[in-house]
Amino acid sequence: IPPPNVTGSLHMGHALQHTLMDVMTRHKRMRGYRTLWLPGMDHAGISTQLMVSRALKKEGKSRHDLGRESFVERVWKWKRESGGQITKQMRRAGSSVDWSREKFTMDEDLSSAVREVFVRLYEEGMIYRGNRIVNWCPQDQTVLSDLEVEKLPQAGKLYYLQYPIKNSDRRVTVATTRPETMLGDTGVAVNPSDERYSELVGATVLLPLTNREIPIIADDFVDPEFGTGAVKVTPAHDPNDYDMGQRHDLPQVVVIDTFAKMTAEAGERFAGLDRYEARKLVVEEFEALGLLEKIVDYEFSISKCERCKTVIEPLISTQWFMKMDQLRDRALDLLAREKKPRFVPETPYEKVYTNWLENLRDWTISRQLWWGHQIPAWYTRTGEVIVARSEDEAREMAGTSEITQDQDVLDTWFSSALWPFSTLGWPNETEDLKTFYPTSVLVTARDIIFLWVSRMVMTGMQFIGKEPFADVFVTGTILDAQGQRMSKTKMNGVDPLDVFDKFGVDATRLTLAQVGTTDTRWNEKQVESYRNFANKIWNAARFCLLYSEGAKVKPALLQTTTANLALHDRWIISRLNKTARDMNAALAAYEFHGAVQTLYHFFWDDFCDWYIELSKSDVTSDTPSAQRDEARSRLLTVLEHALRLLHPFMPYITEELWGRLPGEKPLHPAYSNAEPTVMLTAYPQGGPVDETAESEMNMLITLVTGVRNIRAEYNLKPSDKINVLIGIPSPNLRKVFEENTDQVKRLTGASTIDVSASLNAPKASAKFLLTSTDEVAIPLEGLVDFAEETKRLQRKKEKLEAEAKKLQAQLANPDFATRAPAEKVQQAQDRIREIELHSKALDQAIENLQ
RNA sequence: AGGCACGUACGUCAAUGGUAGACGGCUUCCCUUACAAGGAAGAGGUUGGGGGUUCGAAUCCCUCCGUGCCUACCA
Repeated sequence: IPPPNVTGSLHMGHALQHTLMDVMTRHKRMRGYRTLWLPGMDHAGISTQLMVSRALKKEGKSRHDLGRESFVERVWKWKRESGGQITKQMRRAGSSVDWSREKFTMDEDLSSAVREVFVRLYEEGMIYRGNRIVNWCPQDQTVLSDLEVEKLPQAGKLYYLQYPIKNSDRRVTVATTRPETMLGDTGVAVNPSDERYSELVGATVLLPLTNREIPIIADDFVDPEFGTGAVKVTPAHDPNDYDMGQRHDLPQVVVIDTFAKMTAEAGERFAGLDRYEARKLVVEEFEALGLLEKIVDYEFSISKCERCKTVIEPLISTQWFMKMDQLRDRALDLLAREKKPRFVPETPYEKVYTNWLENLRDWTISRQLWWGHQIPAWYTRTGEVIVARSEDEAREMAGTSEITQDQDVLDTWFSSALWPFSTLGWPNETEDLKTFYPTSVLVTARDIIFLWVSRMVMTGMQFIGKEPFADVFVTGTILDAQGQRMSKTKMNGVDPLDVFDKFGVDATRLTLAQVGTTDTRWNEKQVESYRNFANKIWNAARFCLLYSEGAKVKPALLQTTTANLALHDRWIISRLNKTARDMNAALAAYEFHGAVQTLYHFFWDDFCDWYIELSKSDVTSDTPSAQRDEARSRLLTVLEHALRLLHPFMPYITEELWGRLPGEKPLHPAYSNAEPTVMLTAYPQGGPVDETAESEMNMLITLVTGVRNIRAEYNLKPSDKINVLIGIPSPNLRKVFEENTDQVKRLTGASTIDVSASLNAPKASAKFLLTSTDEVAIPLEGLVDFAEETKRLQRKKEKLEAEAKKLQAQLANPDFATRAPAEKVQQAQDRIREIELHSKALDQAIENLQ
């Protein structure tokens, strides 16, 4: 499971992911696989620290009043008392995780895995401490990784500032969005090929408002097309300028501090000012000096803290970093050679993942927080750095006990990156690790492919030498009814718990399962229809149980080889087999939408609308008999199989109903000693499809539907008596209808059914065709308007002819015959012949009316 | 700024290059002995526009329009 934040509560995204994971787990479990779905939570560094800090603030205290140790203790207390709401909600959602193995990223075993990884990477030179420019959040007072920063478009200004040149009356104009940083400028850069400035390269600029003299340098980074083609360089406060400064050995003048206030270095007049106040003042000063050329409106993107939305201040700071090249290369190699992980859907995620990896930069892993894994590095009084698995080990290595631990903690994602193996006991060679690693599949939302998925792959390859999972299933996003992303700030989120309350967990799960990988607008109507489906299941089961006296579930009754079964029995067994096969195929291919549709139609259409209706004559009989018991038992048995097929999607209703069914309900052999539960029965695998039964039943359905259609078109009341005449040349087929006349009578409300080799119906009849040779007529003395009936038959004929015309055009094309597969050509020809016969029969019927 | 998706019935979504489907909604009829949260029968589409490839295109290619997402160091 992607471990949710300890501070979080269940939202639609979780509900979706958890439903899919649960369906997969329950399905595999029912097939006898040893499944592990391991739950847990993430300590969520910043967000948890903020939450507890906020609570402290209400008491008028800050974390500094408590001190580190008591603050961390306070967070643990919060975690014990009110953290992990989501685990309760997951129980409600029916998530069949193994709670006995629940993990928390700050647990001692996971923490020791974190230290182990840190030490090993440090020893290999892949983790280092360095002084570099980083993303700093002045509000949260911590460094952030590139992924924790969001770029937002911003309407701003572009300021054109003029800098005088020493020993010249020329000025050079630079464009900037942040005038206040000019106080930290240590150079002006132009493109080496820019002829406008070629003479000025090497000249000295007299930086206004300061006493500094700074050089004009040439660097390829500068785009001559943008602004004036000359750029002010502030190595201490801009990532690009930092790089340029490195290349040209420019000094770094720090003019903004960690609270985004101007430093003493900025000069007396500016020191202590907020960055925006300083900006205003700098612009005023330039204007007063006549050095402000112009200000233009300019839209650019600004970096904000993903969490608190404060504008990021790039600062030079000493932090811990992880080198990514080697890790990245192994991940790319894994994908190239073994196609792991396999993304579902492959497009676009495989490419997105690859592109991101290819452009990966070093990862800033330290955070200036108290809540998290404290960095296992210690410093001696002489400044020596010691990285060790424990303080004792560090003392020993240092040869002194006078050491202090690094105050920073690790990025939350550092421990999450180890989740697939740290939760299984690594670095110990545990049985669990051997059994369950590599895992089969990860289900996740696309926004953490970089933050989490890629990092798990990299650490997995580095420390286990094997991929953490074979497949990655990336879910779609549930949007609101307007197509907007659901978010806390927009207040447009739909709470899954409310949906559970309103429509039930099972209905919600079906709705979510069919979302699969597509982005979908939330539509409550959909849930409502699945609630109705659940109701339908309940009522169908009620019917089966109402007539269950003398009956019980008996799997042998679904064997078609031995018994001489009625058509509808052979048919439902065939449908059941087909459905089971389709379900297993759909689930193996992660086709959840198809799986849900398959279940819905099997249960509602096949089982309820036809099978139950056709069973009624036997099942509801008042007189006990072996035949009645068998019919009842077979009905119960089909229901029992259907419940098993439904179970991974609808655990609650299936468990409840399954428990009520009497009879032989064996568990899967893998769980033979367990307490009875539908969870541990065998998922039906499906058997042979009976094509004869399917096609005969289809004819019966066509007959019933056709008669009902005529009833509707002639506005016949249910109480109106009708006689149905059927003309069927084939003796075999005639037998099928003869055997089912009582059924057809019940389903159509007909008084008599007369099956014969050829139709002999009065002129005043409504007619339709079962096939081109098989006809049905309903005499309607006094009710048939001959002109109307003619039109009705004409309309049917027109429909057929339109289709035939299309096919004929296709066949008329000589290329079709030569190039299309023979099978397709044959199909088209067959269909045309069928339509011709059908059409002729209709002509005959029309003629009879005249 | 680049990159990537998406656009199918009134709505939400399906459809290995082979006659475009489902559910909801809508229309008509029915409280038929499991279920009115139900039953029966229907209507509804030139698959965003245009062009191309192909025997054949919702599907592959190009282009335009519209929508969304991701990445990025343009001061």
